[in-house]
Amino acid sequence: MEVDDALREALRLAVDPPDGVAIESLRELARDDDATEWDIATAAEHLKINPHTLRYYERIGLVQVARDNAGHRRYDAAAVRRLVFLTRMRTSGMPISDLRRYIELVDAGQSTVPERLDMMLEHRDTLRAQIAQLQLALAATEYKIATYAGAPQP
Amino acid sequence: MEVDDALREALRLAVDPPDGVAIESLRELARDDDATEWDIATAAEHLKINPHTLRYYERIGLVQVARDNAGHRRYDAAAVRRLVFLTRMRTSGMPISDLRRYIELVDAGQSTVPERLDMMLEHRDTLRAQIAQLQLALAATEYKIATYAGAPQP
DNA sequence: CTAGGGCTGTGAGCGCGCTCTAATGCAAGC
DNA sequence: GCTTGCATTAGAGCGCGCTCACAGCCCTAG
Repeated sequence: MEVDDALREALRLAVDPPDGVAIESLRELARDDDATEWDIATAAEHLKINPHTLRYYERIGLVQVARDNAGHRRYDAAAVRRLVFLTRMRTSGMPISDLRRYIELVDAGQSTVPERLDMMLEHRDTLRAQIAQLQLALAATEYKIATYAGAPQP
Repeated sequence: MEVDDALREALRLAVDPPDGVAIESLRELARDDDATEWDIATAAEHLKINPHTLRYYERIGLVQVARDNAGHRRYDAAAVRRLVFLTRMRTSGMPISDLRRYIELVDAGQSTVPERLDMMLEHRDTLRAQIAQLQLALAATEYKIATYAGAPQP
Protein backbone atom coordinates (compact mmCIF):
# COMPACT_ATOMS: atom_id res chain seq x y z
CA MET A 1 0.00 0.00 0.00
CA GLU A 2 1.39 3.33 -1.02
CA VAL A 3 -0.32 5.43 1.60
CA ASP A 4 0.86 3.15 4.36
CA ASP A 5 4.43 3.53 3.18
CA ALA A 6 4.12 7.29 3.29
CA LEU A 7 2.66 7.07 6.76
CA ARG A 8 5.36 4.77 8.00
CA GLU A 9 8.01 7.02 6.62
CA ALA A 10 6.43 10.06 8.24
CA LEU A 11 6.31 8.16 11.49
CA ARG A 12 9.92 7.07 11.24
CA LEU A 13 11.03 10.63 10.65
CA ALA A 14 8.92 11.80 13.56
CA VAL A 15 10.14 9.29 16.11
CA ASP A 16 13.80 8.93 15.22
CA PRO A 17 16.01 11.05 17.44
CA PRO A 18 16.50 14.31 15.54
CA ASP A 19 20.06 15.23 16.37
CA GLY A 20 20.70 13.85 19.80
CA VAL A 21 20.38 15.66 23.08
CA ALA A 22 23.78 16.75 24.24
CA ILE A 23 24.74 15.47 27.63
CA GLU A 24 26.47 18.79 28.21
CA SER A 25 23.08 20.43 28.40
CA LEU A 26 22.34 18.28 31.38
CA ARG A 27 25.57 18.61 33.21
CA GLU A 28 24.71 22.11 34.34
CA LEU A 29 21.99 20.62 36.48
CA ALA A 30 24.53 18.95 38.70
CA ARG A 31 27.25 21.52 38.32
CA ASP A 32 28.55 23.70 41.06
CA ASP A 33 30.84 26.40 39.79
CA ASP A 34 30.32 28.74 42.66
CA ALA A 35 32.20 31.62 41.21
CA THR A 36 29.18 32.99 39.36
CA GLU A 37 27.69 36.23 40.53
CA TRP A 38 25.56 37.72 37.80
CA ASP A 39 23.65 40.94 37.58
CA ILE A 40 20.13 40.78 36.25
CA ALA A 41 21.08 41.56 32.66
CA THR A 42 23.69 38.82 32.54
CA ALA A 43 21.41 36.31 34.21
CA ALA A 44 18.61 37.14 31.80
CA GLU A 45 20.95 36.72 28.87
CA HIS A 46 22.18 33.33 30.02
CA LEU A 47 18.75 32.04 30.90
CA LYS A 48 17.33 33.55 27.73
CA ILE A 49 14.48 35.21 29.52
CA ASN A 50 13.39 38.80 29.98
CA PRO A 51 14.77 40.67 33.00
CA HIS A 52 11.20 41.65 33.78
CA THR A 53 10.38 37.98 34.03
CA LEU A 54 13.24 37.43 36.45
CA ARG A 55 11.91 40.17 38.70
CA TYR A 56 8.45 38.73 38.34
CA TYR A 57 9.61 35.28 39.41
CA GLU A 58 11.24 36.75 42.43
CA ARG A 59 8.14 38.77 43.25
CA ILE A 60 5.97 35.68 43.30
CA GLY A 61 8.43 33.82 45.47
CA LEU A 62 10.05 31.42 43.04
CA VAL A 63 13.56 32.57 43.90
CA GLN A 64 15.27 34.71 46.44
CA VAL A 65 18.05 36.87 45.15
CA ALA A 66 20.63 38.72 47.17
CA ARG A 67 21.39 42.42 46.63
CA ASP A 68 24.69 44.21 46.36
CA ASN A 69 25.22 47.38 48.32
CA ALA A 70 23.58 49.42 45.60
CA GLY A 71 20.43 47.35 46.06
CA HIS A 72 20.95 45.60 42.72
CA ARG A 73 20.26 41.89 42.31
CA ARG A 74 23.17 39.45 42.41
CA TYR A 75 22.39 36.01 41.03
CA ASP A 76 24.62 33.39 42.63
CA ALA A 77 25.10 29.79 41.49
CA ALA A 78 22.26 28.49 43.63
CA ALA A 79 19.80 31.02 42.26
CA VAL A 80 20.88 30.34 38.71
CA ARG A 81 20.56 26.60 39.16
CA ARG A 82 17.09 27.01 40.51
CA LEU A 83 16.18 29.30 37.65
CA VAL A 84 17.49 26.86 35.08
CA PHE A 85 15.25 24.24 36.56
CA LEU A 86 12.30 26.59 36.77
CA THR A 87 12.59 27.74 33.19
CA ARG A 88 12.89 24.15 32.03
CA MET A 89 9.73 23.30 33.85
CA ARG A 90 8.03 26.39 32.49
CA THR A 91 8.98 25.74 28.89
CA SER A 92 7.69 22.23 29.32
CA GLY A 93 4.35 23.62 30.36
CA MET A 94 4.29 23.29 34.10
CA PRO A 95 2.05 26.07 35.39
CA ILE A 96 3.44 28.72 37.69
CA SER A 97 1.08 27.69 40.46
CA ASP A 98 2.67 24.23 40.50
CA LEU A 99 6.12 25.71 40.55
CA ARG A 100 5.19 27.87 43.51
CA ARG A 101 3.96 24.80 45.31
CA TYR A 102 7.10 22.88 44.45
CA ILE A 103 9.39 25.66 45.61
CA GLU A 104 7.40 25.96 48.78
CA LEU A 105 8.09 22.27 49.39
CA VAL A 106 11.76 22.60 48.60
CA ASP A 107 12.09 25.46 51.02
CA ALA A 108 10.25 23.46 53.66
CA GLY A 109 13.04 20.89 53.85
CA GLN A 110 13.65 17.18 53.47
CA SER A 111 10.37 16.06 54.94
CA THR A 112 8.57 17.15 51.79
CA VAL A 113 10.56 14.89 49.50
CA PRO A 114 7.71 12.40 49.00
CA GLU A 115 5.32 15.07 47.79
CA ARG A 116 7.98 16.53 45.52
CA LEU A 117 8.56 13.07 44.13
CA ASP A 118 4.85 12.80 43.41
CA MET A 119 4.89 16.08 41.54
CA MET A 120 7.84 15.01 39.45
CA LEU A 121 6.28 11.65 38.66
CA GLU A 122 3.15 13.38 37.53
CA HIS A 123 5.08 15.85 35.45
CA ARG A 124 6.98 13.00 33.86
CA ASP A 125 3.69 11.54 32.69
CA THR A 126 2.64 14.90 31.31
CA LEU A 127 5.92 15.26 29.49
CA ARG A 128 5.72 11.81 27.95
CA ALA A 129 2.22 12.49 26.74
CA GLN A 130 3.29 15.84 25.40
CA ILE A 131 6.21 14.36 23.52
CA ALA A 132 3.93 11.73 22.03
CA GLN A 133 1.57 14.49 20.93
CA LEU A 134 4.38 16.42 19.34
CA GLN A 135 5.59 13.34 17.54
CA LEU A 136 2.13 12.91 16.09
CA ALA A 137 2.13 16.53 15.01
CA LEU A 138 5.59 16.06 13.54
CA ALA A 139 4.43 13.01 11.65
CA ALA A 140 1.48 14.95 10.28
CA THR A 141 3.86 17.69 9.25
CA GLU A 142 6.26 15.27 7.59
CA TYR A 143 3.31 13.80 5.76
CA LYS A 144 2.26 17.18 4.41
CA ILE A 145 5.83 17.93 3.42
CA ALA A 146 6.06 14.65 1.57
CA THR A 147 2.81 15.42 -0.17
CA TYR A 148 3.83 18.92 -1.17
CA ALA A 149 7.41 18.20 -2.07
CA GLY A 150 6.97 14.72 -3.45
CA ALA A 151 4.53 15.57 -6.18
CA PRO A 152 5.01 19.21 -7.17
CA GLN A 153 1.75 20.38 -8.74
CA PRO A 154 0.14 17.05 -9.53
CA MET B 1 31.76 8.99 37.89
CA GLU B 2 28.56 8.60 39.77
CA VAL B 3 26.90 11.83 38.72
CA ASP B 4 27.62 11.15 35.08
CA ASP B 5 25.96 7.76 35.39
CA ALA B 6 22.87 9.35 36.84
CA LEU B 7 22.84 11.89 34.05
CA ARG B 8 23.26 9.28 31.37
CA GLU B 9 20.49 7.23 32.82
CA ALA B 10 18.18 10.24 32.97
CA LEU B 11 19.06 11.01 29.38
CA ARG B 12 18.41 7.47 28.25
CA LEU B 13 15.01 7.48 29.90
CA ALA B 14 14.23 10.82 28.31
CA VAL B 15 15.19 9.95 24.77
CA ASP B 16 14.10 6.35 24.48
CA PRO B 17 10.70 6.02 22.82
CA PRO B 18 8.20 5.90 25.69
CA ASP B 19 5.55 3.55 24.44
CA GLY B 20 5.56 3.90 20.69
CA VAL B 21 3.33 6.08 18.61
CA ALA B 22 0.52 4.03 17.16
CA ILE B 23 0.34 4.10 13.41
CA GLU B 24 -3.42 3.95 13.73
CA SER B 25 -3.37 7.47 15.07
CA LEU B 26 -1.92 8.57 11.77
CA ARG B 27 -4.13 6.66 9.47
CA GLU B 28 -7.00 9.04 10.04
CA LEU B 29 -5.00 11.66 8.24
CA ALA B 30 -5.30 9.78 4.99
CA ARG B 31 -8.67 8.21 5.65
CA ASP B 32 -11.79 9.00 3.71
CA ASP B 33 -14.83 7.43 5.28
CA ASP B 34 -17.30 9.80 3.78
CA ALA B 35 -20.29 8.57 5.71
CA THR B 36 -19.61 10.85 8.68
CA GLU B 37 -22.00 13.70 9.32
CA TRP B 38 -21.64 14.92 12.84
CA ASP B 39 -23.47 17.55 14.80
CA ILE B 40 -21.41 19.97 16.83
CA ALA B 41 -21.62 17.99 20.07
CA THR B 42 -20.42 14.78 18.40
CA ALA B 43 -17.66 16.56 16.55
CA ALA B 44 -16.51 18.27 19.71
CA GLU B 45 -16.45 14.96 21.52
CA HIS B 46 -14.40 13.24 18.85
CA LEU B 47 -11.98 16.11 18.47
CA LYS B 48 -11.82 16.55 22.24
CA ILE B 49 -12.40 20.27 22.04
CA ASN B 50 -15.08 22.56 23.32
CA PRO B 51 -18.08 23.20 21.03
CA HIS B 52 -17.50 26.90 21.63
CA THR B 53 -14.07 26.47 20.18
CA LEU B 54 -15.47 24.79 17.12
CA ARG B 55 -17.78 27.74 16.52
CA TYR B 56 -14.90 30.08 17.15
CA TYR B 57 -12.73 28.34 14.58
CA GLU B 58 -15.49 28.66 12.05
CA ARG B 59 -16.02 32.31 12.89
CA ILE B 60 -12.41 33.17 12.24
CA GLY B 61 -12.47 31.31 8.93
CA LEU B 62 -10.54 28.15 9.72
CA VAL B 63 -13.33 25.88 8.51
CA GLN B 64 -16.59 26.15 6.71
CA VAL B 65 -19.36 23.97 7.97
CA ALA B 66 -22.64 23.22 6.25
CA ARG B 67 -26.00 23.60 7.99
CA ASP B 68 -28.98 21.29 8.08
CA ASN B 69 -32.43 22.71 7.48
CA ALA B 70 -32.69 23.70 11.10
CA GLY B 71 -29.61 25.84 10.70
CA HIS B 72 -27.52 23.47 12.82
CA ARG B 73 -23.94 22.64 11.86
CA ARG B 74 -23.21 19.38 10.09
CA TYR B 75 -19.56 18.33 10.13
CA ASP B 76 -18.72 16.18 7.12
CA ALA B 77 -15.57 14.12 6.57
CA ALA B 78 -13.69 16.97 4.92
CA ALA B 79 -14.41 19.37 7.76
CA VAL B 80 -13.43 16.79 10.35
CA ARG B 81 -10.20 16.00 8.56
CA ARG B 82 -9.32 19.65 8.42
CA LEU B 83 -10.16 20.05 12.09
CA VAL B 84 -8.03 17.09 13.05
CA PHE B 85 -5.14 18.72 11.28
CA LEU B 86 -5.87 22.12 12.79
CA THR B 87 -6.07 20.81 16.33
CA ARG B 88 -2.84 18.89 15.86
CA MET B 89 -1.15 22.04 14.72
CA ARG B 90 -2.68 23.98 17.59
CA THR B 91 -1.65 21.52 20.26
CA SER B 92 1.82 21.60 18.83
CA GLY B 93 1.92 25.33 19.32
CA MET B 94 1.27 26.78 15.89
CA PRO B 95 -0.42 30.14 16.46
CA ILE B 96 -3.89 30.74 15.11
CA SER B 97 -2.64 33.52 12.87
CA ASP B 98 -0.41 31.03 11.05
CA LEU B 99 -3.25 28.58 10.70
CA ARG B 100 -5.42 31.28 9.17
CA ARG B 101 -2.69 32.04 6.69
CA TYR B 102 -2.25 28.36 5.88
CA ILE B 103 -5.96 27.77 5.37
CA GLU B 104 -6.10 30.85 3.18
CA LEU B 105 -3.42 29.27 1.02
CA VAL B 106 -5.16 25.92 0.91
CA ASP B 107 -8.37 27.57 -0.20
CA ALA B 108 -6.48 29.52 -2.84
CA GLY B 109 -5.59 26.34 -4.71
CA GLN B 110 -2.60 24.43 -5.99
CA SER B 111 -0.52 27.47 -6.90
CA THR B 112 0.15 28.11 -3.22
CA VAL B 113 1.75 24.72 -2.60
CA PRO B 114 5.30 26.13 -2.41
CA GLU B 115 4.40 28.59 0.32
CA ARG B 116 2.51 25.90 2.20
CA LEU B 117 5.56 23.70 1.92
CA ASP B 118 7.64 26.49 3.41
CA MET B 119 5.30 26.81 6.33
CA MET B 120 5.38 23.08 7.00
CA LEU B 121 9.17 22.98 6.76
CA GLU B 122 9.39 25.79 9.25
CA HIS B 123 6.93 24.14 11.56
CA ARG B 124 8.92 20.94 11.36
CA ASP B 125 11.95 22.79 12.65
CA THR B 126 9.89 24.26 15.45
CA LEU B 127 8.56 20.85 16.37
CA ARG B 128 11.98 19.26 16.43
CA ALA B 129 13.29 22.01 18.63
CA GLN B 130 10.27 21.67 20.88
CA ILE B 131 10.72 17.93 21.21
CA ALA B 132 14.37 18.41 22.05
CA GLN B 133 13.35 20.92 24.72
CA LEU B 134 10.85 18.52 26.17
CA GLN B 135 13.39 15.76 26.24
CA LEU B 136 15.68 18.00 28.22
CA ALA B 137 12.86 18.76 30.61
CA LEU B 138 12.08 15.08 30.85
CA ALA B 139 15.70 14.31 31.59
CA ALA B 140 15.72 16.93 34.31
CA THR B 141 12.56 15.41 35.72
CA GLU B 142 13.98 11.90 35.62
CA TYR B 143 17.02 13.21 37.38
CA LYS B 144 14.95 14.70 40.17
CA ILE B 145 12.96 11.51 40.44
CA ALA B 146 16.14 9.49 40.72
CA THR B 147 17.40 11.84 43.39
CA TYR B 148 14.20 11.75 45.40
CA ALA B 149 13.44 8.08 44.99
CA GLY B 150 16.97 6.73 44.93
CA ALA B 151 18.08 8.00 48.28
CA PRO B 152 15.03 8.42 50.51
CA GLN B 153 15.89 10.95 53.20
CA PRO B 154 19.69 10.92 52.92
C1' DC C 1 28.40 69.17 39.45
C1' DT C 2 25.72 67.24 36.25
C1' DA C 3 23.95 64.15 32.85
C1' DG C 4 23.08 59.48 31.37
C1' DG C 5 22.12 54.88 31.86
C1' DG C 6 20.65 51.06 34.21
C1' DC C 7 18.87 49.49 38.17
C1' DT C 8 14.77 49.40 41.80
C1' DG C 9 9.61 48.31 43.30
C1' DT C 10 4.84 48.25 42.23
C1' DG C 11 0.82 48.46 39.67
C1' DA C 12 -1.23 48.44 35.36
C1' DG C 13 -1.64 46.64 30.60
C1' DC C 14 -1.67 43.26 27.08
C1' DG C 15 -1.93 39.29 23.73
C1' DC C 16 -3.51 34.90 23.08
C1' DG C 17 -6.97 31.56 22.82
C1' DC C 18 -10.44 30.27 24.27
C1' DT C 19 -14.98 30.29 27.07
C1' DC C 20 -19.08 32.06 28.46
C1' DT C 21 -23.38 35.17 28.21
C1' DA C 22 -27.57 36.68 26.34
C1' DA C 23 -31.19 36.80 23.38
C1' DT C 24 -33.48 34.07 20.12
C1' DG C 25 -35.11 29.97 17.45
C1' DC C 26 -36.40 25.47 15.96
C1' DA C 27 -38.03 20.66 16.93
C1' DA C 28 -39.36 16.64 19.26
C1' DG C 29 -42.15 14.73 23.25
C1' DC C 30 -46.05 14.98 26.54
C1' DG D 1 -49.99 24.01 22.63
C1' DC D 2 -46.31 24.10 25.77
C1' DT D 3 -42.14 22.64 27.75
C1' DT D 4 -37.47 20.99 27.38
C1' DG D 5 -33.30 21.00 25.30
C1' DC D 6 -29.95 22.00 22.33
C1' DA D 7 -28.83 24.88 18.70
C1' DT D 8 -27.86 29.69 16.67
C1' DT D 9 -25.39 34.62 16.66
C1' DA D 10 -22.43 38.46 18.20
C1' DG D 11 -20.03 40.20 21.71
C1' DA D 12 -18.11 40.38 26.24
C1' DG D 13 -15.10 38.26 29.74
C1' DC D 14 -11.34 35.71 31.54
C1' DG D 15 -6.99 33.29 33.01
C1' DC D 16 -2.36 32.92 32.25
C1' DG D 17 2.11 34.66 31.99
C1' DC D 18 4.42 37.80 31.07
C1' DT D 19 5.72 42.79 29.75
C1' DC D 20 5.71 47.49 30.31
C1' DA D 21 5.29 52.21 32.54
C1' DC D 22 6.48 55.18 36.04
C1' DA D 23 8.84 57.36 39.56
C1' DG D 24 12.86 57.28 42.12
C1' DC D 25 17.75 55.90 43.31
C1' DC D 26 22.70 54.99 42.54
C1' DC D 27 26.96 54.94 40.05
C1' DT D 28 30.11 56.46 36.59
C1' DA D 29 31.99 59.59 32.96
C1' DG D 30 32.96 63.95 31.55
